[in-house]
Amino acid sequence: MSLRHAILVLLQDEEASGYDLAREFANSIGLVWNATHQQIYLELGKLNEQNMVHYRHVPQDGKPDKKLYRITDEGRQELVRWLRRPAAPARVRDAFMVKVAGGALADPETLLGELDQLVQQRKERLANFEAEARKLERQSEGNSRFQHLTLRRGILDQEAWLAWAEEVREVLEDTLNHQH
Amino acid sequence: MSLRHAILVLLQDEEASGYDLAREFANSIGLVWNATHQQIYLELGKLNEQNMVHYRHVPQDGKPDKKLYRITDEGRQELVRWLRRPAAPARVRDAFMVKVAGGALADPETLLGELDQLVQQRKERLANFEAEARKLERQSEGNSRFQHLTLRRGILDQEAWLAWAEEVREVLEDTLNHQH
DNA sequence: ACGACCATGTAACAGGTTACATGATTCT
DNA sequence: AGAATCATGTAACCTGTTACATGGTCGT
Repeated sequence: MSLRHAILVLLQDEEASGYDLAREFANSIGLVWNATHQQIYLELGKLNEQNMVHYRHVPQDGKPDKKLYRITDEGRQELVRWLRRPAAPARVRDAFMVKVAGGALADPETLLGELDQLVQQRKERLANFEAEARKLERQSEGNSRFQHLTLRRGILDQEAWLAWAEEVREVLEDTLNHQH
Repeated sequence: MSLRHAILVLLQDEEASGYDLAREFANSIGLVWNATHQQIYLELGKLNEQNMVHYRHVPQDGKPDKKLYRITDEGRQELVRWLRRPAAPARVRDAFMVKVAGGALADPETLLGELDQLVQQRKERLANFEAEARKLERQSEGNSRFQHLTLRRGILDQEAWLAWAEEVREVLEDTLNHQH
């Protein structure tokens, strides 16, 4: 149960709304920990009850009002306690990989099509991460080195995936040629 | 809901018990899709009810009896249907990465210790994958090229992680030196 | 003696997903 | 006219985890 800790880590640097957090989970941190807005609103509610975060209500015009959350001392203490405990082992759930493993049954054209789409997505993500990393490299305050590491992880991960995708493409194209 | 499909993919090549599958999920496929024995036994039960797998009861001496499952035609059809549908986006849950992102609050010694342990684990996994890959390269039948791709993914993933870990180590050691 | 391996399962609970609900503004 | 963005939430449902339960063999 450490969605709460991921949220606390994000709130360490900035005041944010549930919506803001959902965006971050969809982008940068999403590679490492993902969550939908429903989960996030729920967890923010609990964290607030337990005094680990506080919020202020911000009315806006043209847009719906929002709640800006920030971490409390209690929240920071909880984070520190969690950081000391050994991390739960990493888990992955990658359906496309399962497909490749079962590739003999699939038809190669469809898989190639899907591969192309995923390559496209990963390349975009890679470009985003690289742009963000360059931004961070220019300004170096407190936590930025650690944020930079998160981005580096994202970059290395995309690169590894793309290299692998090329190997997959070769095998699929080969399978295709031998069918004719 | 595609634990069922991961199981069907594994059963494509071989007859296996729930226990066998659990071992595979813990090792090779685990990097890509993880599941505990409880989940697996439950899912095998459902798959059996729906005639997607069948099993034969195998008495053993010295060891408990086991059920060896194999995929049925219906199961294979279901797999093919699933392979045609676009895969659900990959999800990750890596608590250690979240820790690194919140690194400013953590004490570097503890994180370095944990990093060392994880590096150790990943190196072992890498060695395993490489050994398995070499085995597969010698024998090349039907599905082995796709199994090989799965292993390649594992290998590239470990390598990328280890490269990243070195960057993390540098930052942590640096933080440590500046504290004194 | 003690732990690891083989082998299967049930039950309670926590976590996560999908569907539903609302509504103004801005871009295409 | 339609889709996307901002912004919050509830409820039903499905999935996944943790705890419990059993018991023989083999290696150290």
